[in-house]
Parts: sequence; C-alpha cells; structure tokens
Amino acid sequence: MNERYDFSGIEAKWQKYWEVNKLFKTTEEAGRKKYYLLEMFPYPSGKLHMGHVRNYSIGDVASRYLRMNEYNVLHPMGWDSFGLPAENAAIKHNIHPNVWTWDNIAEMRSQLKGLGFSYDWDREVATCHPDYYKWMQWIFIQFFEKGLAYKKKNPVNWCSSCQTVLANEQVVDGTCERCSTPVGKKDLEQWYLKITDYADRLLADLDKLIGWPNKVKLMQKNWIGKSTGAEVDFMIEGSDKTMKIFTTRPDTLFGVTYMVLAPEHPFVKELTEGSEFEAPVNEFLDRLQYLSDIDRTATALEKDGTFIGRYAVNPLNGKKVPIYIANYVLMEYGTGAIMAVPAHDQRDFDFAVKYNLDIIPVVDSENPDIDVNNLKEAFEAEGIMINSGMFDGMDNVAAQEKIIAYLEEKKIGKEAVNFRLRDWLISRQRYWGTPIPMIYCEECGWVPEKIGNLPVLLPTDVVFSGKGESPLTTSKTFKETTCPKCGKKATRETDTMDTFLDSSWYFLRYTDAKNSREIWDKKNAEYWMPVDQYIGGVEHAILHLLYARFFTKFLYDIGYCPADEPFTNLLTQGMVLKDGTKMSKSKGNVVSPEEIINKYGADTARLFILFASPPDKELEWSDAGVEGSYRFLNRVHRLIFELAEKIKDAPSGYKPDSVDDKKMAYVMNASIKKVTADVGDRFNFNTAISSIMELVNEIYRYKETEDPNTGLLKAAVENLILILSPFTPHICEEMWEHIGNKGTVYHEKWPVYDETALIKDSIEIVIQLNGKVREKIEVANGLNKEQLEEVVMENEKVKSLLEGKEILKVISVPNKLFNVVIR
RNA sequence: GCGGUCGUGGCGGAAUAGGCAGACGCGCACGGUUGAGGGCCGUGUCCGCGAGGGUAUGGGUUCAAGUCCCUUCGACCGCACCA
Repeated sequence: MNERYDFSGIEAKWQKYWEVNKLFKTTEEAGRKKYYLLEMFPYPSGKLHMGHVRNYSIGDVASRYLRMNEYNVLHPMGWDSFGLPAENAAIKHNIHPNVWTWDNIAEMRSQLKGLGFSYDWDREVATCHPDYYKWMQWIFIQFFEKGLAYKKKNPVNWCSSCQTVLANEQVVDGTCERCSTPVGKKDLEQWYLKITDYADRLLADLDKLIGWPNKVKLMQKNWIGKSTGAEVDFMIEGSDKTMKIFTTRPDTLFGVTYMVLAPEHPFVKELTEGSEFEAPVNEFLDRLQYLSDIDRTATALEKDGTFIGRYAVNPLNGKKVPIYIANYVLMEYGTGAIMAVPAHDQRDFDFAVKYNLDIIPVVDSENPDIDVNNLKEAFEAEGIMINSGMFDGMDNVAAQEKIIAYLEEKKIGKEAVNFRLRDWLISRQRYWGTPIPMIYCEECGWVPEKIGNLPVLLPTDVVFSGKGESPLTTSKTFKETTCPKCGKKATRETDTMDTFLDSSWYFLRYTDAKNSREIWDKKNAEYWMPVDQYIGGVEHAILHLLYARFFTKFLYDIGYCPADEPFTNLLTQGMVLKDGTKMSKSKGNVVSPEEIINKYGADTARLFILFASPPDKELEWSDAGVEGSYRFLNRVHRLIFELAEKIKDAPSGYKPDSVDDKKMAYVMNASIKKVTADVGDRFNFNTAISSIMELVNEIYRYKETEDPNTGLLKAAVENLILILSPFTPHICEEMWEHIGNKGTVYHEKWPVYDETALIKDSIEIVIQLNGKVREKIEVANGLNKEQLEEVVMENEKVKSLLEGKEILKVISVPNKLFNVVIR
C-alpha cells in the first residue's frame, strides 16, 4: 500500500487476485443456506451505462454482504443478446450481428470485471448462443405439445419502421416502444403463446408476492385486467344470428336502449349486405380505417357511429332496440359487441345524446340531489332498482346475482369473466432471434422439430434487407427440410421468436448453465430456486416480469421448476438522471462510467452511486458528489496508512475506560449495527454509508485524544474495513492486507456488534411543555417513568418554567422524553 | 378521465414503531497549514437580533404529527373508450 491512494493499481491487483483464486465461483452445497441474488442481465449494446452500474452495484453490495454472512450465494451474469439493434447494425455497417454482438459482450464483460462485481463467470449465459437457444426451442416445443403454442391469422400490430409485428405489450400509446413509429394493423398468420390460460393464476398469485413493490403488483393487476359480469344473448330480428355481449352490469339490462357492434365485427357485413345501409356503413368503416391507432385511441376522440338498419331483442323484456356500429367498441375485448345503457354508462350516455337515443334509468339514486329521470351525465353509482319488472326495489348489487341466475335459468346468458390480457404474439420477422423450431408439412400440418435435432441453427447465408419478411427466407439451405413425422418434403418456419422469451427463463439456466444433456439438472433448480432477490429497472414491471412469471408457472406445471413464482423479492431501482432528466445521447447529458472509472476508480463510482440516493429512488448525478466520495476514500486511505503502524502490535482485546474510549466503542458498535440493518434488511445503502462516514470521523477524533487504547483502535480499523468492503471492495482488500492480514477480506465474517457497548451510562432526555421542547437534561440510563418524573421535577429550569402553571398531565417516556401538559 | 407515488435547507438526502426535524454528504463562509494554488485540518451554515417560527396548503385526531385522517395546490409514474 502506497501513501498515495493509487486506485488503478489497487483495482487491477485485486481484480486479478479474485480471478486467479476463483473467489466468486459457486457450487451447490447441500445443507448450506443458499441465497440466489440476481440482477437483470443486460442487452449487449456496446458499453455499460450508469443505469447498469447502479443496478449491478446494488446487487454486488448485497452479494458480498451475504457471503460474509456465510450464505452460499448464487450471483450470476449473462447477456440478453438477441434483438434488433444487432440486426440494424448489420444493415448499417455491413457487419454480421453475430460479430457485432460478441464484440460488445467482450467489451461489456471487461467493464463489469473492471467494476469489481463478484459474479460467478463460469455460469455466464448468452441467449444468442446455440447452447442457450437450443433449450429455448425445447421450451417452445413443450408449449406446443401442451397446446399452449398455436398459430392463427389475426390483425396484428405492425411497425413499419422495425418491419415486424409487435406484441400488445410493445405498443405504447399507439406507437412502437422501440422506435415510436405509429403502429398499424396487418392481417398475418402468427405464432402465439396462450398466456391467457394462466391469467387467473398470474393474477391470484400476485398476493403471494409480499416481497414485491405494490406498484409493480398493481401494474400487473391492471394489465391482466380481470372483470366479472355476464354474457347475454340478444336475438337479432330477422336473422338466425344471436348477438352475444359481455357486460359487467347485468343489473342494468332493463335499461338497454341500443346495441353496438365493433366495426370489425364479422356480423356487420352480413347484416348490411344488400340493404340500403350497406353504403353508409362502408363509408363509416372507410373513415375509421383511415385513422391511425393513436388517433383512434385518443381520449379526446368523439364518439362516432352509425345505425346498421337492424334491431336486437332484449331477452329480459322483449324490447326491440336498434343496432349500431361505433368507434368506441373494440373487437379485441369481450365479444366485440355491447349492450348500451346510456343512463348508467358515461360512454353510452355521450353516444345517446349525440344520436338522440332513449335514456332509461333502471337504478335510482338514494341521493335526493340526483334525479335519474333527468340526467346530465350517466349515473354509475349504486342504488335501488327501478323500471326492471320483478327486480324493482332491490339493491342493484344484489340484483346482479339474481339477474345472472335468471339468465342462466332461461338459458339466455351466464356468468362470465373477461381479461384484458391477450395471448402473446411471439413471431418476429427478423433474423437475430431464436428460430421457431416448427416445420410445416402439407400432410401433417405444423410439426415440431425432433428434440434430438435441436438446436435449429440460425443460417448464416442470409440477406439483411430490413424489409417485411424474415431474412431467414433468403437462406438457400434453411427453409427446405423434411417432415419429422412423415418424412415428406416440408418447410421450416422462418420467423424467429420475440426476445422476451429468451429472458423469461434465463434465471433457471444459471442454476446449471453448462448442462448439454438437459435444460438443467432438476436437483440444481431445486437447490437454488426461487430467486431470493431480483433487482432491475421498473420499466420491466409488466412485460418481462409477467412473462417470466408465466414461464415459471408453465415449467412448474411440467415438472421442471420447483417454484411456481420465480422471484421472491423484487427491488426496482430508480433511474439515473442528470440535470433532472434521463441521461440520453440526444440531450447530451450522458456521463459514461468509463470516464468516471478512469478518473476516480471503480470504488469511487460504486460508492457515489450507492450513497447519493436510496436504490429504489431516482438518482441525480452530481460531479461534485463524485468528488466527495473520492475524497472520502482518500480520507479512509490516509487514516489506515497512518494507523497501520500504530495498531500492528496492539492487543486483540480492549477494555474501554475513559469517556473517549466509550464514545469510540459506542460509535463503532452503532455503525456495525446500523450497516447490518441497512444492508441486510432494508437495502438502504445510502444511510449505511453515512453511518460508516460517522465511524471514520470518530476514529479521526479518537486517535488524537490523549491516550487512545490501541486495542480499541485496532478493532475500529478492522471493523471499518470489514463493513466498508461490500461497497468498495478493492480499497478494502488493500487496506486489510496493509494492516497485516493474509488472504482476502471477502472471506472474513461480517462483524457482530456488542450490544453492551451501545448502552450509555447517561441519556439525554427532552423536556417538553405542551409538546414543545423546552429543555434537555442528562439523566442516568434506565430510569423508569416514576424515577424520571422525580428527576425532571427536581430540575431548577423546569421548576421555573412551571411556576404559577397548573399541571394537567405528565407523559413520561423512559430514556426518551418527558412532556408536561400545563394551562 | 381512472389508478398510484410523492412534496423536508442553496443541493442530494436523513428522521426504520407517532416522541429532539435537517443525520451524512455536496455547496458556501471564515480560520489554520502552504511561497502560491490545490490538497489537507478546524469552525460555522433552516429562518429570525430576539422572544419565537419552521417539513407544499388549509383543517382535524393526539400529551406529542414530516409521519395518521380530510381539503386544496403541484410534480412524477402507470393505464387509457376494456363494456
């Protein structure tokens, strides 16, 4: 150790030591308490950004802390390495996606190592590696064989810029989540995963996830969007068709004054063909088609529709009501058709007002200010049934059940549940993804590739046009094959999988990353799963986390995963901001980790990023703050360098005698306690670090006192290095060695604090009058209520404050405060 | 529009179970060390001369409120015609 803090020398030295000694290698050890700590793996875009540094610094502190607490910690890292940027780079720079991706991985891996993160690199995975996507294909085939993967033709979201379809989840405000291009519709035959079969479980099991932020659970809940109600059949006059609708308000059935079909509903054409209404309906449909998805879903969009010339019959009261098509009814939700009750639904109300349709109230408000016969807006609250025949007078909530029972009895409807969640469209017309391992045979239909033939390798003889169709179709060797079932000529699926599939199970592969015989040894999954702590950005609250839960449940069902939820605890870290906004190239406010590491070292970068803000909140980047962290490490370094000689021959025990000794011992033990709680229980690294700073300040003070106890000084120095080591491991290794230790601080046990040192002889008591602080006094520790009252009342200042006042009440809180209520 | 989170010094933030508001750090000021600068060390730093006041706003509960309840204002996030 030099007198000067040579961070680059220190960091290179210890990173090499860790690597040579395989310090972070983890093996399954039966009987030892395990902890699976996982950070979201990155997309290898080129270089790390500050968000990565934050994510992985949080994880690394937790990992190192847990290891010092003798957990067997699985802390892996890998690459979410399929995806569009590689392909776009290929088109732009004429470099193969494979080359581009692996170059980036090499660069980012070395950056991660340069930050000193304690990963077990022997378990590294990359989703673009055939050893990985082989098992991705295997999982897909399991889905197919269980009937959960299917192909259907449907109008799908199409991004004209990315030239591919998008899942519903990837459409944000009507635009592509990646490039913000307005998303259009295209009728295509695509592969889907039947996530809707798991909707109920995905919803119900959210309750089990007590270690997840409520915000994330709520977002998932809303996304799944379960609503309960009824399906009701309405006869269409002069047709053999029945119009099936879904409603959450069966109690309002008597208030139906018109019906609406979604414009895309298949009935529309049939019911209008050849009639005088065909022309106006087609005109309306043309007008709608013209609108983009954004316009169509905009809030401000006015209700618009047209009568189609047909009538439906209300099965409860036989009433004839007109059928409309309207822009506010969606084909994708429910049955694509609704009953309209303008009196009790605001959308229907708006539409009825515009087209001068009847408004019939069937629920009366108990609030006298609301006249349901003269509504200014829909009355959507609860009330008493009216105009509803045999149901009149009932409470409308109770009436829902009764009406459903009646519908079921008459076989005109039934109780029904609807989800907002749709099946997951997983086909992508792109190259850089896992080939879908399916083969189409004229005789046998869609047949999965034989397991023994996996992986279906990505061909390399392809053309990257970036246009419309999967590049795989341009391969001369890929498409033509034979049917695995009947042996006849057949063709391969040329689409690839959405990369979100790859990331839906990587955490399981880490448990046995190099297994070439099977996806993983079930014993390993049994040992490590579930992930105890998952850490990543909140931007994955819906997509990735929902898909990962879905995969885990499926793999659980087929016996490959011991847990039916993947992540016990979830920490969603906040964004890294600069000047109040997200760092981005276009804003020119990016601070690169590389430049910070070169200037101050990895330890300073880690320390600052953990100190500046609690992990789950946003972090405002501050160059001055980085300087401060660097200054602190220098201060620690100087302290240890100075004291090393002094404590060399110090005794290993100590007995605090003087007031200074006791204070030193107190701060030392309080810091250990605080850091243990903040890191171990709360993930509040910022306050842990401030407590370590207080310890450093106290050691600085104590060493200058008259006769510092060298044994105590030694203990303080050792404990300081130990509790600081998860945050800034390199400098701590160096200091640990410098004060005469062999080996690595990483193998040391986390220090325990001495509770007795935290008991002070005397305590400062706050004295309040009517809740306002008026005086503070020192009293002996441990006085009970009565003793405390006695001491306080003897106090001269208190006596004078109370003079001439009437004491109404006293509140005595031992070791804390004393409040006198006076008049 | 609906749902949620959150408003604390000049700044990042602390106050973990209702009990001393502003820990720790940044910045700033002054002093020391130094040939100077930087670095380092020390002192001070919510407002007010003071009594006192103070956690966006106004109210409530309580002996006691940053913390619990309600009002208003503001910021941010998610969803957005889901029948």
